[in-house]
Amino acid sequence: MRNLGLEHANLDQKVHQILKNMIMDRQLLPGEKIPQEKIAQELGVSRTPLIAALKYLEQEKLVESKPRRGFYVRLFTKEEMVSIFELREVLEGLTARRAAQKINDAEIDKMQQFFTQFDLGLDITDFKAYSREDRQFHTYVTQIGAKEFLKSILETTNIISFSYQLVNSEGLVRSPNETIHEHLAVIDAIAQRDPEAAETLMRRHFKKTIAALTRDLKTGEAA
Amino acid sequence: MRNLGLEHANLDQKVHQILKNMIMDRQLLPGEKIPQEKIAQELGVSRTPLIAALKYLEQEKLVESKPRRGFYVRLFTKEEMVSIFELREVLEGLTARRAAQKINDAEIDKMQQFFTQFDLGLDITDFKAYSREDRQFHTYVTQIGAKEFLKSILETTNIISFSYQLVNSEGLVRSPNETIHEHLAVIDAIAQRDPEAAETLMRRHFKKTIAALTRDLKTGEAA
DNA sequence: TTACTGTATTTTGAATTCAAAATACAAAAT
DNA sequence: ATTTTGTATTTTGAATTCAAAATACAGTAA
Repeated sequence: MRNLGLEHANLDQKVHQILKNMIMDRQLLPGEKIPQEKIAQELGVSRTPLIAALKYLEQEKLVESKPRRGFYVRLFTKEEMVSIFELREVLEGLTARRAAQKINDAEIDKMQQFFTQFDLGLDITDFKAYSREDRQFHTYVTQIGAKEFLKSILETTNIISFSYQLVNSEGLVRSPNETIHEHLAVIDAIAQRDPEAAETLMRRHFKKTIAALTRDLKTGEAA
Repeated sequence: MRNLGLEHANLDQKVHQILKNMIMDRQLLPGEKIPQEKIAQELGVSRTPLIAALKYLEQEKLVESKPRRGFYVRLFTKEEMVSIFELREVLEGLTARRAAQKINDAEIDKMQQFFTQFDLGLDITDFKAYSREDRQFHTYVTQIGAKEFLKSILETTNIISFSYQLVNSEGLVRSPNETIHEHLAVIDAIAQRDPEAAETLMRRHFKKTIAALTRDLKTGEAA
């Protein structure tokens, strides 16, 4: 019983963020029903802001409502995962292009620090560290390149987050030894301020991942 | 006073659809405040489903909420319009590619009917008819090519609708005489089931529109 | 006049309430 | 033992209520 009600003004958003974390942390499992009264009491709020948060999550596709039944944590199919990556391909292709157009020198410096902790000569075995770096890199490019609608689409659809949650080995579809070169190539193109190359390379990076994912699906291997 | 409350089960969505239409029809103008009590009474519902609908529209970016102030119809800047078209470029590029992969013969027939009412030899002067055809064509390709996330993004962001609402001459950025050839080329590529060509041509179509729009913006001409 | 202060009214954000629907469960019938 | 029926409990969708915040407005002072 944290009792948010007393502390904050904008309850919807607080409750939304907490629920989102609970889903991401697997405290609420896909397919599970969300007990409204129970959670409302745990958070010390009424059902009103809780329902508002659930409806927000429904639009984000993290939750689904069955009329007169309640809300359930959403379950993704393998096909949906592929379609999530297809979207990332075109959307992050666009962010890469835009990033190459507007990045400044300081941002280039920061961007070029990504992946430097990994030695190209050696086999990369720390999947967890690589996965984190991977995700942070994509998020960073998004921060620089996306604005207005694109940013809000990337945020509210959670497609970057989903990608890492729903496949094996720390969310990595392919081996770091393979993808690191693609990442470095994208960094290079953006640093060179070459929008076309940045977009092409980013999309190629995703195309390969989609191909690998599709292969896995056919052999029935994925999460 | 239509009193929806008595007739329907799922009030949120009914109210949402009505509000959306009111905004699209310019019954509620951009920048205007939305009077909750008044509209709730007009529709014969309480503020509860109305607020749910407003929050849904907020996520769709059709409305914005100022805390403790209320909800206002959202106003788009010219830059946002460009960024909407940039999104259409990559998203509809993807739908065109997917459409070329999965379209069936009956759908090809139907698709090839688009724009046949216009004579290529003559100057196209009926902007209204062309604009409607344009919009229906893009929506049709979306229906065929988009699924799951992509479809829901296209729907909930309303980016297709926005495009036609916010610029001059029936929402057409360029002359029909110019764009009709591009439309026919896209139709051809999809009918040939050539995904790469379909995507490339669709994107080229949008790139040209974006260029025209950017030119207009610089000379301060657009809506 | 114009700017400021204090009070009345309206509107908001959120809790509470309530009827209708769904679910759980027990008793009866096959 | 399994299915069916009927009743009690829970949960939902939506209206109502209520305190706090914002706005409108009137009276006063510069």
